[in-house]
Amino acid sequence: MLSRKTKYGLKALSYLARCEEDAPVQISVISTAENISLKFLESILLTLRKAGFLGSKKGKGGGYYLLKEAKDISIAEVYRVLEGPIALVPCVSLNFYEKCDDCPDEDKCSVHGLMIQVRDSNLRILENTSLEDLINKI
Amino acid sequence: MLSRKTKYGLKALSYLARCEEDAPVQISVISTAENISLKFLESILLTLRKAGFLGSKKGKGGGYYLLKEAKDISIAEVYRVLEGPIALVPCVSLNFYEKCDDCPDEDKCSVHGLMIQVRDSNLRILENTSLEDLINKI
DNA sequence: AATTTATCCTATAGGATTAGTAGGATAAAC
DNA sequence: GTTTATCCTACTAATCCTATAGGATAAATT
Repeated sequence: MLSRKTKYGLKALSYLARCEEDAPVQISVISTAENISLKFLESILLTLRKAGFLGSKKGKGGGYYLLKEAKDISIAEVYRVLEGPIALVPCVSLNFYEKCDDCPDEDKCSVHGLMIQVRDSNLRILENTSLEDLINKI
Repeated sequence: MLSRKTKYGLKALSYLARCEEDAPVQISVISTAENISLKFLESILLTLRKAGFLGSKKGKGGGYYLLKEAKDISIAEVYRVLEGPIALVPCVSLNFYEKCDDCPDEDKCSVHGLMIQVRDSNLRILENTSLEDLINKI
Protein backbone atom coordinates (compact mmCIF):
# COMPACT_ATOMS: atom_id res chain seq x y z
CA MET A 1 0.00 0.00 0.00
CA LEU A 2 1.11 3.50 -0.86
CA SER A 3 1.48 5.90 2.05
CA ARG A 4 -0.50 9.11 2.02
CA LYS A 5 2.78 10.95 1.99
CA THR A 6 3.70 9.52 -1.40
CA LYS A 7 0.23 9.90 -2.82
CA TYR A 8 0.02 13.52 -1.67
CA GLY A 9 3.51 14.17 -2.97
CA LEU A 10 2.62 12.87 -6.41
CA LYS A 11 -0.57 14.89 -6.49
CA ALA A 12 1.27 18.04 -5.44
CA LEU A 13 3.93 17.51 -8.10
CA SER A 14 1.18 16.97 -10.66
CA TYR A 15 -0.47 20.17 -9.59
CA LEU A 16 2.77 22.09 -10.07
CA ALA A 17 3.32 20.44 -13.44
CA ARG A 18 -0.11 21.58 -14.56
CA CYS A 19 0.77 25.19 -13.67
CA GLU A 20 2.65 25.91 -16.81
CA GLU A 21 3.97 29.27 -15.67
CA ASP A 22 7.17 29.44 -13.72
CA ALA A 23 5.63 31.45 -10.90
CA PRO A 24 5.97 29.78 -7.49
CA VAL A 25 2.84 28.25 -6.04
CA GLN A 26 2.08 28.55 -2.35
CA ILE A 27 1.62 25.48 -0.19
CA SER A 28 -1.80 26.71 0.86
CA VAL A 29 -2.97 26.84 -2.75
CA ILE A 30 -1.97 23.24 -3.41
CA SER A 31 -3.29 22.17 -0.05
CA THR A 32 -6.73 23.60 -0.80
CA ALA A 33 -6.87 22.39 -4.38
CA GLU A 34 -5.88 18.83 -3.56
CA ASN A 35 -7.51 18.45 -0.14
CA ILE A 36 -4.27 17.86 1.70
CA SER A 37 -3.55 18.96 5.27
CA LEU A 38 -1.43 22.09 4.99
CA LYS A 39 1.21 21.26 7.55
CA PHE A 40 1.55 17.70 6.31
CA LEU A 41 1.96 18.91 2.78
CA GLU A 42 4.51 21.42 3.97
CA SER A 43 6.74 18.65 5.26
CA ILE A 44 6.30 16.66 2.07
CA LEU A 45 7.26 19.57 -0.17
CA LEU A 46 10.27 20.20 2.02
CA THR A 47 11.38 16.63 1.45
CA LEU A 48 10.87 16.99 -2.28
CA ARG A 49 12.86 20.20 -2.33
CA LYS A 50 15.77 18.62 -0.45
CA ALA A 51 15.65 15.73 -2.88
CA GLY A 52 16.14 18.17 -5.76
CA PHE A 53 12.72 18.05 -7.41
CA LEU A 54 11.52 21.44 -6.27
CA GLY A 55 12.82 24.95 -5.83
CA SER A 56 11.30 27.41 -3.41
CA LYS A 57 11.02 31.09 -2.74
CA LYS A 58 10.31 32.65 0.61
CA GLY A 59 8.27 35.73 1.32
CA LYS A 60 5.47 37.35 -0.57
CA GLY A 61 4.97 35.86 -4.01
CA GLY A 62 6.96 32.86 -2.85
CA GLY A 63 6.12 29.20 -3.02
CA TYR A 64 7.30 26.05 -4.74
CA TYR A 65 8.09 25.31 -8.37
CA LEU A 66 9.47 22.41 -10.38
CA LEU A 67 13.20 22.47 -10.99
CA LYS A 68 13.03 20.14 -13.97
CA GLU A 69 10.59 19.69 -16.77
CA ALA A 70 7.76 17.30 -16.00
CA LYS A 71 8.85 14.91 -18.73
CA ASP A 72 12.24 14.57 -17.03
CA ILE A 73 10.90 13.52 -13.64
CA SER A 74 10.28 9.80 -13.40
CA ILE A 75 7.80 8.50 -10.89
CA ALA A 76 10.30 5.91 -9.75
CA GLU A 77 12.60 8.63 -8.42
CA VAL A 78 9.80 10.34 -6.54
CA TYR A 79 8.60 7.01 -5.18
CA ARG A 80 12.02 6.16 -3.78
CA VAL A 81 12.33 9.51 -2.05
CA LEU A 82 8.89 9.50 -0.44
CA GLU A 83 8.03 5.83 -0.06
CA GLY A 84 11.39 4.10 -0.03
CA PRO A 85 12.18 0.85 -1.83
CA ILE A 86 10.13 -0.15 -4.85
CA ALA A 87 10.86 -3.81 -4.19
CA LEU A 88 8.58 -5.79 -1.88
CA VAL A 89 11.48 -7.22 0.11
CA PRO A 90 14.80 -5.57 0.94
CA CYS A 91 16.79 -8.53 -0.37
CA VAL A 92 15.81 -7.79 -3.97
CA SER A 93 15.98 -4.00 -3.73
CA LEU A 94 18.44 -2.33 -6.07
CA ASN A 95 18.71 0.91 -4.11
CA PHE A 96 17.95 -0.21 -0.56
CA TYR A 97 19.41 -3.70 -0.44
CA GLU A 98 19.43 -5.54 2.88
CA LYS A 99 19.95 -9.18 3.63
CA CYS A 100 17.02 -11.09 5.11
CA ASP A 101 17.82 -12.41 8.55
CA ASP A 102 15.75 -15.53 8.05
CA CYS A 103 17.35 -16.61 4.77
CA PRO A 104 20.75 -18.33 5.00
CA ASP A 105 20.89 -18.47 1.20
CA GLU A 106 18.90 -16.11 -1.00
CA ASP A 107 19.17 -18.39 -4.00
CA LYS A 108 17.37 -21.14 -2.13
CA CYS A 109 14.55 -18.92 -0.89
CA SER A 110 11.32 -19.93 -2.56
CA VAL A 111 9.98 -16.40 -2.57
CA HIS A 112 13.06 -14.68 -3.98
CA GLY A 113 12.43 -15.28 -7.67
CA LEU A 114 8.86 -14.07 -7.50
CA MET A 115 9.94 -10.93 -5.69
CA ILE A 116 12.40 -10.17 -8.47
CA GLN A 117 9.65 -10.55 -11.04
CA VAL A 118 7.37 -8.16 -9.17
CA ARG A 119 10.16 -5.67 -8.68
CA ASP A 120 11.11 -5.68 -12.36
CA SER A 121 7.54 -5.27 -13.53
CA ASN A 122 6.97 -2.36 -11.16
CA LEU A 123 10.28 -0.79 -12.08
CA ARG A 124 9.40 -0.97 -15.73
CA ILE A 125 6.21 0.97 -15.12
CA LEU A 126 7.47 3.52 -12.62
CA GLU A 127 10.68 4.32 -14.47
CA ASN A 128 8.91 4.73 -17.77
CA THR A 129 6.22 6.99 -16.41
CA SER A 130 7.05 10.66 -16.07
CA LEU A 131 5.23 13.43 -14.28
CA GLU A 132 4.14 14.61 -17.70
CA ASP A 133 2.54 11.24 -18.37
CA LEU A 134 0.58 11.59 -15.15
CA ILE A 135 -1.03 14.87 -16.14
CA ASN A 136 -1.53 13.97 -19.79
CA LYS A 137 -3.69 10.94 -19.22
CA ILE A 138 -7.33 11.35 -20.16
CA MET B 1 6.90 -3.74 1.30
CA LEU B 2 5.82 -7.24 2.15
CA SER B 3 5.11 -7.95 5.82
CA ARG B 4 6.99 -10.74 7.52
CA LYS B 5 3.68 -12.45 8.06
CA THR B 6 3.14 -12.85 4.32
CA LYS B 7 6.71 -13.77 3.60
CA TYR B 8 6.73 -16.38 6.37
CA GLY B 9 3.38 -17.69 5.21
CA LEU B 10 4.62 -18.19 1.67
CA LYS B 11 7.76 -19.89 2.89
CA ALA B 12 5.76 -22.20 5.13
CA LEU B 13 3.39 -23.11 2.30
CA SER B 14 6.39 -23.77 0.08
CA TYR B 15 7.86 -26.01 2.73
CA LEU B 16 4.64 -28.01 2.90
CA ALA B 17 4.46 -28.21 -0.88
CA ARG B 18 7.96 -29.65 -0.97
CA CYS B 19 6.93 -32.41 1.46
CA GLU B 20 5.34 -34.62 -1.11
CA GLU B 21 3.87 -37.05 1.39
CA ASP B 22 0.47 -36.35 2.86
CA ALA B 23 1.69 -36.70 6.44
CA PRO B 24 1.05 -33.61 8.57
CA VAL B 25 4.06 -31.47 9.40
CA GLN B 26 4.43 -29.94 12.83
CA ILE B 27 4.74 -26.20 13.26
CA SER B 28 8.01 -26.67 15.11
CA VAL B 29 9.53 -28.49 12.14
CA ILE B 30 8.69 -25.68 9.73
CA SER B 31 9.69 -23.08 12.26
CA THR B 32 13.14 -24.60 12.65
CA ALA B 33 13.66 -25.27 8.96
CA GLU B 34 12.66 -21.78 7.86
CA ASN B 35 13.96 -19.75 10.81
CA ILE B 36 10.57 -18.44 11.81
CA SER B 37 9.50 -17.70 15.38
CA LEU B 38 7.34 -20.64 16.45
CA LYS B 39 4.45 -18.75 18.01
CA PHE B 40 4.31 -16.23 15.20
CA LEU B 41 4.25 -19.02 12.66
CA GLU B 42 1.52 -20.73 14.65
CA SER B 43 -0.76 -17.72 14.22
CA ILE B 44 0.05 -17.50 10.52
CA LEU B 45 -0.75 -21.16 9.88
CA LEU B 46 -3.96 -20.74 11.80
CA THR B 47 -4.94 -17.94 9.45
CA LEU B 48 -4.07 -20.03 6.43
CA ARG B 49 -6.12 -22.92 7.76
CA LYS B 50 -9.14 -20.71 8.35
CA ALA B 51 -8.74 -19.36 4.84
CA GLY B 52 -8.98 -22.88 3.46
CA PHE B 53 -5.43 -23.50 2.30
CA LEU B 54 -4.41 -25.87 5.06
CA GLY B 55 -5.82 -28.76 7.02
CA SER B 56 -4.60 -29.72 10.47
CA LYS B 57 -4.47 -32.62 12.86
CA LYS B 58 -4.15 -32.34 16.60
CA GLY B 59 -2.27 -34.64 18.93
CA LYS B 60 0.66 -36.92 18.31
CA GLY B 61 1.53 -37.24 14.65
CA GLY B 62 -0.48 -34.10 14.03
CA GLY B 63 0.45 -30.95 12.17
CA TYR B 64 -0.47 -29.06 9.03
CA TYR B 65 -0.87 -30.19 5.44
CA LEU B 66 -1.98 -28.66 2.15
CA LEU B 67 -5.64 -29.10 1.29
CA LYS B 68 -5.13 -28.47 -2.41
CA GLU B 69 -2.42 -29.35 -4.84
CA ALA B 70 0.37 -26.82 -5.05
CA LYS B 71 -0.41 -26.07 -8.66
CA ASP B 72 -3.94 -25.04 -7.69
CA ILE B 73 -2.90 -22.45 -5.11
CA SER B 74 -2.24 -19.04 -6.64
CA ILE B 75 0.02 -16.64 -4.83
CA ALA B 76 -2.53 -13.88 -5.33
CA GLU B 77 -5.02 -15.70 -3.10
CA VAL B 78 -2.45 -16.20 -0.36
CA TYR B 79 -1.32 -12.60 -0.67
CA ARG B 80 -4.83 -11.27 -0.20
CA VAL B 81 -5.38 -13.38 2.90
CA LEU B 82 -2.12 -12.51 4.62
CA GLU B 83 -1.22 -9.08 3.28
CA GLY B 84 -4.52 -7.63 2.14
CA PRO B 85 -5.05 -5.67 -1.08
CA ILE B 86 -2.69 -6.19 -3.98
CA ALA B 87 -3.40 -2.68 -5.24
CA LEU B 88 -1.30 0.23 -3.96
CA VAL B 89 -4.35 2.37 -3.18
CA PRO B 90 -7.77 1.24 -2.00
CA CYS B 91 -9.54 3.15 -4.75
CA VAL B 92 -8.23 0.78 -7.44
CA SER B 93 -8.53 -2.41 -5.42
CA LEU B 94 -10.79 -5.07 -6.91
CA ASN B 95 -11.33 -6.97 -3.67
CA PHE B 96 -10.90 -4.26 -1.06
CA TYR B 97 -12.27 -1.17 -2.78
CA GLU B 98 -12.58 2.03 -0.78
CA LYS B 99 -13.05 5.56 -1.91
CA CYS B 100 -10.24 8.03 -1.22
CA ASP B 101 -11.36 10.82 1.06
CA ASP B 102 -9.14 13.37 -0.66
CA CYS B 103 -10.39 12.69 -4.20
CA PRO B 104 -13.72 14.23 -5.18
CA ASP B 105 -13.48 12.51 -8.56
CA GLU B 106 -11.36 9.45 -9.17
CA ASP B 107 -11.27 10.01 -12.89
CA LYS B 108 -9.59 13.36 -12.40
CA CYS B 109 -6.97 12.07 -9.98
CA SER B 110 -3.56 12.22 -11.60
CA VAL B 111 -2.34 9.15 -9.77
CA HIS B 112 -5.30 6.91 -10.49
CA GLY B 113 -4.31 5.66 -13.92
CA LEU B 114 -0.81 4.77 -12.84
CA MET B 115 -2.14 2.87 -9.87
CA ILE B 116 -4.33 0.79 -12.16
CA GLN B 117 -1.35 -0.05 -14.33
CA VAL B 118 0.68 -1.18 -11.33
CA ARG B 119 -2.22 -3.20 -9.99
CA ASP B 120 -2.78 -4.99 -13.27
CA SER B 121 0.84 -5.82 -13.74
CA ASN B 122 1.12 -7.21 -10.24
CA LEU B 123 -2.12 -9.12 -10.59
CA ARG B 124 -0.87 -10.70 -13.78
CA ILE B 125 2.19 -12.01 -11.99
CA LEU B 126 0.62 -13.09 -8.72
CA GLU B 127 -2.41 -14.78 -10.25
CA ASN B 128 -0.33 -16.68 -12.77
CA THR B 129 2.17 -17.92 -10.23
CA SER B 130 1.23 -21.01 -8.24
CA LEU B 131 2.80 -22.52 -5.17
CA GLU B 132 4.19 -25.18 -7.46
CA ASP B 133 5.93 -22.52 -9.52
CA LEU B 134 7.56 -21.21 -6.36
CA ILE B 135 9.18 -24.51 -5.47
CA ASN B 136 10.06 -25.46 -9.03
CA LYS B 137 12.16 -22.44 -9.85
CA ILE B 138 15.83 -23.17 -10.14
C1' DA C 1 13.23 50.15 9.53
C1' DA C 2 9.00 47.72 10.36
C1' DT C 3 5.58 44.75 8.80
C1' DT C 4 3.77 41.16 6.24
C1' DT C 5 4.20 36.95 3.88
C1' DA C 6 5.68 32.45 3.15
C1' DT C 7 8.96 28.88 3.62
C1' DC C 8 12.27 26.42 6.98
C1' DC C 9 12.89 23.24 10.52
C1' DT C 10 12.73 20.58 14.77
C1' DA C 11 10.06 18.38 17.94
C1' DT C 12 6.33 15.85 19.25
C1' DA C 13 1.71 13.62 19.87
C1' DG C 14 -1.59 10.08 19.00
C1' DG C 15 -3.09 6.31 16.60
C1' DA C 16 -2.42 2.25 13.78
C1' DT C 17 0.18 -1.56 12.51
C1' DT C 18 3.67 -5.05 13.02
C1' DA C 19 6.01 -8.77 15.10
C1' DG C 20 6.05 -11.51 18.45
C1' DT C 21 4.75 -13.69 23.27
C1' DA C 22 1.99 -15.94 27.06
C1' DG C 23 -0.71 -19.28 28.56
C1' DG C 24 -4.42 -22.02 29.01
C1' DA C 25 -8.24 -24.84 26.19
C1' DT C 26 -9.05 -28.54 23.20
C1' DA C 27 -8.59 -32.80 20.89
C1' DA C 28 -6.15 -36.88 19.24
C1' DA C 29 -3.01 -40.76 20.02
C1' DC C 30 -0.91 -44.01 22.88
C1' DG D 1 -4.81 -40.67 31.90
C1' DT D 2 -0.68 -38.93 30.02
C1' DT D 3 1.55 -36.99 26.23
C1' DT D 4 1.50 -34.41 22.12
C1' DA D 5 0.22 -30.86 19.18
C1' DT D 6 -2.98 -27.56 17.51
C1' DC D 7 -6.53 -23.88 18.95
C1' DC D 8 -7.50 -19.46 20.53
C1' DT D 9 -7.66 -15.07 22.99
C1' DA D 10 -5.29 -11.51 24.80
C1' DC D 11 -1.45 -8.80 25.42
C1' DT D 12 2.99 -6.11 24.74
C1' DA D 13 6.85 -3.65 22.84
C1' DA D 14 8.47 -1.32 19.04
C1' DT D 15 7.94 1.02 14.95
C1' DC D 16 5.67 3.70 11.49
C1' DC D 17 2.22 6.92 9.80
C1' DT D 18 -0.26 11.06 9.80
C1' DA D 19 -0.57 15.16 11.34
C1' DT D 20 0.31 19.37 14.23
C1' DA D 21 2.77 23.13 16.92
C1' DG D 22 5.46 26.87 16.97
C1' DG D 23 9.22 29.52 16.40
C1' DA D 24 13.33 30.77 12.94
C1' DT D 25 14.48 32.61 8.64
C1' DA D 26 14.30 35.22 4.53
C1' DA D 27 12.08 38.01 0.94
C1' DA D 28 9.01 41.66 -0.47
C1' DT D 29 6.34 45.62 0.57
C1' DT D 30 5.24 49.77 2.95
